[in-house]
Amino acid sequence: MRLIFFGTGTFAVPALKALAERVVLVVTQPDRPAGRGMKLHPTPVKLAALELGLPVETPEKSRAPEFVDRLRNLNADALVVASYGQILSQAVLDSATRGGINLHGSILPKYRGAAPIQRAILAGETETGVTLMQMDRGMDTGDAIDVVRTEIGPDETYGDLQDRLAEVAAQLVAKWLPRIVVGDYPRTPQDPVEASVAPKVEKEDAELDCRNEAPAEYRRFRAFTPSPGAFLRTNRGLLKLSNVRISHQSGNAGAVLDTRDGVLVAFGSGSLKLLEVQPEGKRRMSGSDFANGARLKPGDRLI
RNA sequence: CGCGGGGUGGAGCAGUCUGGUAGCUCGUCGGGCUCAUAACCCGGAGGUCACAGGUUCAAAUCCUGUCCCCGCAC
Repeated sequence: MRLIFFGTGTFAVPALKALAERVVLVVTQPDRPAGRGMKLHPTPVKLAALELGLPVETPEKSRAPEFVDRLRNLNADALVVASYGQILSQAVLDSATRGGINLHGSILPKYRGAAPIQRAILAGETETGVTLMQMDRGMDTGDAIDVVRTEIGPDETYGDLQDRLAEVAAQLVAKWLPRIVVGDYPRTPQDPVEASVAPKVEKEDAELDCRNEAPAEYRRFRAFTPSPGAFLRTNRGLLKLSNVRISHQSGNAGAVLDTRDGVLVAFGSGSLKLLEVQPEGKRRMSGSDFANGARLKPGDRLI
């Protein structure tokens, strides 16, 4: 079995590790300047590939003809694709005998697109899953091969859930590949009527609004933790939220209700207890440390 | 050299502009009050003010360099 692995994000890493022995080439996005100082940063998949001692290529455009030739010459049985971040052209898909096999973090056809896990949490879904599918030219529109469903915990964050789904995905693809390479596997077309799209996450999606109801904003917190990072605009500056719990106590939106074991902030209905926060320019700290330094008392306004 | 904030008892901060007594909240230790308490009162311990050099009668504070932490943008 000869596989070419296309992936970029952490969601793809467990699958890569599970298949490593069969992978003849890892394709990931080029290193990009990022972070403070704009230094070049390799993708999580590239780091994992180097650790596994696998050859890595980082084409700017995977559809470039010379790269497609290179893929063809590898005579792969299949391309395994997970959170790669580039559209694969038909020519790329056709470069392997069984084409592209994709792992997607939702129960397709729901939440097609860039951010299925985050959008499912934000929408308050209680169930999600991983779909293994045969790629076609559309965005996550190919035939489903298999689906594994799982519950979303009431307090589960995007980070938690992604880690879990990534493991599920790794097992799922490892289980099916032997049948896929010999062409013996089911293909169920998606029902386009049920389809929905999960757009890419923007930074402003992660801003909590204390005028909204606490349960909705708690979902927002979970959907965007740890990345890009939920935050509140407070009268002490931007406050990144690392750990938050929901509470039924209520009061005027934006007011501090309690500071004993975290900062309890009133929302439109209910409240959120900020257990761990990170003020702009500061290190991450407990809610009570923040209250101490910011001299917050019950009754004060935070927003 | 992308922009910016910061390093002060164990924790989070003020004090730095306008050099001259080490401050606040929390924790900790001891005592007191209370039926009781994450409550309240009293008292104590604990800091070479990141590091190095310089200016000065005098530096947390002004100047120079170094190390470390973080936010934004990407």
